[in-house]
Amino acid sequence: MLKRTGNTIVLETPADYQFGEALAYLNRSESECLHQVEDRTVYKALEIDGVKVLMAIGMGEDPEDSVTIRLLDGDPGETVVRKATAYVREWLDLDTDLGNFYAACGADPVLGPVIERYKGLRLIGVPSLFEALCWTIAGQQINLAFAYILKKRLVEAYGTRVQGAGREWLLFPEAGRIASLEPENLQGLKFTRSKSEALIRIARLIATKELSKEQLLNLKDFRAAEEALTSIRGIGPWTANYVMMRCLRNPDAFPLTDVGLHNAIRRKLGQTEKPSLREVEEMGARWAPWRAYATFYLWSSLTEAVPEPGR
DNA sequence: AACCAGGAAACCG
DNA sequence: CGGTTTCATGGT
Repeated sequence: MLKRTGNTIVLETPADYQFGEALAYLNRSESECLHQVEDRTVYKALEIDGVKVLMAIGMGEDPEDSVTIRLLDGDPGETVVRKATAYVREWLDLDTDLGNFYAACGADPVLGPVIERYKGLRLIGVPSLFEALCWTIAGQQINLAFAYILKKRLVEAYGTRVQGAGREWLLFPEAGRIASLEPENLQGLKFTRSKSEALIRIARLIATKELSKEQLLNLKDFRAAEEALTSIRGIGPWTANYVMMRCLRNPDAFPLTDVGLHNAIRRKLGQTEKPSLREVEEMGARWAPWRAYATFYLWSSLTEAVPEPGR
């Protein structure tokens, strides 16, 4: 059932949903090139079945707690609209009820205050497997600011520019485009050699359909998906769990060694030292089977000002 | 100007 | 196996 009036589609949202928290997450980097946030609206372009879809995603008026998609460039046809709507629902995580997460973790000494602050936030995803893998590999072992710059260089060099509705939009490169490159091409963008080789290797696997999101989701469980991912050279446990969080949508995926996670925990505990892996594992056990949401909420808390040490 | 950043592979005992 | 080193570049 698509609730559509003219060029506007109304998306129903789960209980406790806060679009503002999604906006804050989506707007955290100036270097983000695959969407823009302006005036509490997200601008995003997709290409679906060869048709460009230009969208302005904002808060609804009827009902007020809904999310709306405005199609900015004519009518792309019903099938495409349906797929675009499904993409946005998945991207913004509009079909997840977090009641059990809040009930199970709301009193947790580390996570409780974070849930209190960010209640209504959903896990912003990366629906495309290729894009998710590229973003995650790009971000291995470097700060987020540089990761965004690498992504932007990749998109500007090999993605697609779209003009429409008075602005320029960028589409993430097709796997087939990256599959035809040599590592030197990506090293020129300042990807390391191993990252460059991994991206091209993965692009080729995806272009030949030896690797797909559907295939990973059809495995017997997420453990099998993790093994399938880590069997690819260049993908370790951190990358596999990150992709399971943000693309395969395993609510319990857990990037145990993630530095951002460790820093968020350290800050919430008011400590100067990061927690040991054992401590992180023990906390994770308390958050299961919601460790992906726990991680995402803790990441969000990293944008808060750091309290002054001492005093 | 060290030290670190939302790691992975190779290496080594 | 489990710990250690290497890779590689930019931010703070």
